[in-house]
Amino acid sequence: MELNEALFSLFRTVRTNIIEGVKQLDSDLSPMHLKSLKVISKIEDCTGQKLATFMSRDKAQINRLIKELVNQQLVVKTSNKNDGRSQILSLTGQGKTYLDKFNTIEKQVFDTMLKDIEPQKVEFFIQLAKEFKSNLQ
Amino acid sequence: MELNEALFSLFRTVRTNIIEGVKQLDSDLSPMHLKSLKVISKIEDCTGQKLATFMSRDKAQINRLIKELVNQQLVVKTSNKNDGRSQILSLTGQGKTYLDKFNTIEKQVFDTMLKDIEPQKVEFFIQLAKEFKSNLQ
DNA sequence: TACATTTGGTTGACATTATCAATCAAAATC
DNA sequence: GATTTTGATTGATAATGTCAACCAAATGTA
Repeated sequence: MELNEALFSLFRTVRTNIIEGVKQLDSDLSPMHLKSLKVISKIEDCTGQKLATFMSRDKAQINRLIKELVNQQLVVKTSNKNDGRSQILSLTGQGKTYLDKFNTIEKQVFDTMLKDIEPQKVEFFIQLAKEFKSNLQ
Repeated sequence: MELNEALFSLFRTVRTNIIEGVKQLDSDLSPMHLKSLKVISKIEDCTGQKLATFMSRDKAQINRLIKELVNQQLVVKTSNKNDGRSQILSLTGQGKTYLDKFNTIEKQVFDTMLKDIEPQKVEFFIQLAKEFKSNLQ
């Protein structure tokens, strides 16, 4: 098997497994919505722009995701002291609840994936993936 | 960095690079169309069903891709002696031309990615990716 | 300070990718 | 021969991604 095939099919399998888990949540949230919750929680003083940059997505798309999350009261916007154009995004209690559920799902998938595989191999894989990536950009 | 991050961001980078290359083709074909050409050329006596299974995609989606490829005269259908319901897909000369271009693009991306990385490391990566995958399904 | 440029956000329009359900005919099973 | 399964097709719709235009705030510069 070649590298491209191996990479594509692994990614697809992981993705399918996560989507499968997300469906069980029964939450009206798409994978991208959940992913956004995750990134918002991770980034210090997250704004729409930061979110778009971090996720390497178009700001229009991100904007609509945020709008929906705010609609569902999973995220709130608060004014940004440092910049009058943007607003700080943060999770509500309910948002955190969903994020926890999502993290659990993701963790389960990766735990399953790493079953009986030595940690140093995983570490090696991560390092190599980083090298690959840095060669590309 | 965690495995999930490493994997997701590597995949995204690879994908973006390939899409970037595909744009240069200026071909009216989406990445999925080109990917389909590739799989059709690889699979012995490829049918719509085989294509859908191999690519792990919904048959409706695949059907529409095929229709478009046939429209653009990159793929032809010939009747299947072994099964009157389905038809064998194969590339036309023009289809092969596009496939060659696509393969070149994909190869360039992976060559760039593997620059200065020892082959046995790559082999290890592939093996590990396979192990990961087989743990999941 | 005044003006031009850049940046962050918002919206419209649209393309691409993905999913589900229904239908039909041929094949396979019983 | 009747029933079930399989392969293809279509309609409808959701999810994801892209591009261009626009506005207002911020920034850079004359």
